[in-house]
Amino acid sequence: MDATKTVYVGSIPFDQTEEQVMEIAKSIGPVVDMKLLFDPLTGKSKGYAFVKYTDHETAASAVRNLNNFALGNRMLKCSFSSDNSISSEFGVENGVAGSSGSYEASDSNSLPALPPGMQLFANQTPPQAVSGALSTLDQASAYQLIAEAKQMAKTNPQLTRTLLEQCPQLAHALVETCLLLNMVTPDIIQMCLNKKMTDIDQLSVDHVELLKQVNSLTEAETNSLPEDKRKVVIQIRDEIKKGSYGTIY
DNA sequence: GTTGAGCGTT
Repeated sequence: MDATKTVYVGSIPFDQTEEQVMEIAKSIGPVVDMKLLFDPLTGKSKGYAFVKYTDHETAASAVRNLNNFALGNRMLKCSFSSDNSISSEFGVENGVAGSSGSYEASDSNSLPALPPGMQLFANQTPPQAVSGALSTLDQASAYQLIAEAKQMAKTNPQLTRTLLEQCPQLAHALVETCLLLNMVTPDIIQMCLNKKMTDIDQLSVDHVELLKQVNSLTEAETNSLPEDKRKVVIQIRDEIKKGSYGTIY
């Protein structure tokens, strides 16, 4: 057992099965090992479990998110497992995001260690925390953030995908930053999420007009555009052809 | 109702 990756979960209602506890544990991240303890004589749950995660940061996330989690008529208790057999080299982490360590990737095809998560305030939702963090960002930094994200997406789309999958709050932050900078509008975001729009009414009149204009550009007009803009026009036309925007005419 | 088995003894 590894005390840096393993959490103690206590105050589990006695009627919870191992499967049910596993589901809750997995809501935090991949689980390597889980043991709900039972009294060998009575067969009843002892109301506590040990959950081993793949890494320390996921375990830390469990401590933050599972402690005081309401389950049945009880509040779960979650902390790093105390392990008397191994002297703990890590103090218990009370922690807010990381100051220590470098996050440089060893090579361009693997992600560096990502910074740890942060403690949410009471009643604060993750999106609120992201918005709060972004509110401290000045406009120039915001533009730089988007530019760097775009650069990364172009030079290494696979790694970018991995990063955003592992760190959905970053994806959220990037989208929100684009909105703050007026690079996109909410209905465009909506469209990307839906991929297919069956209801054209959800597009603003301006957008419909714009799509019509793009779609009706002549070959000569299209060819006179700079390379990058021409690509976008062609892409939009393809989308219209595929019906991604519904029927605009 | 709050930190991991059991055997069997360094």
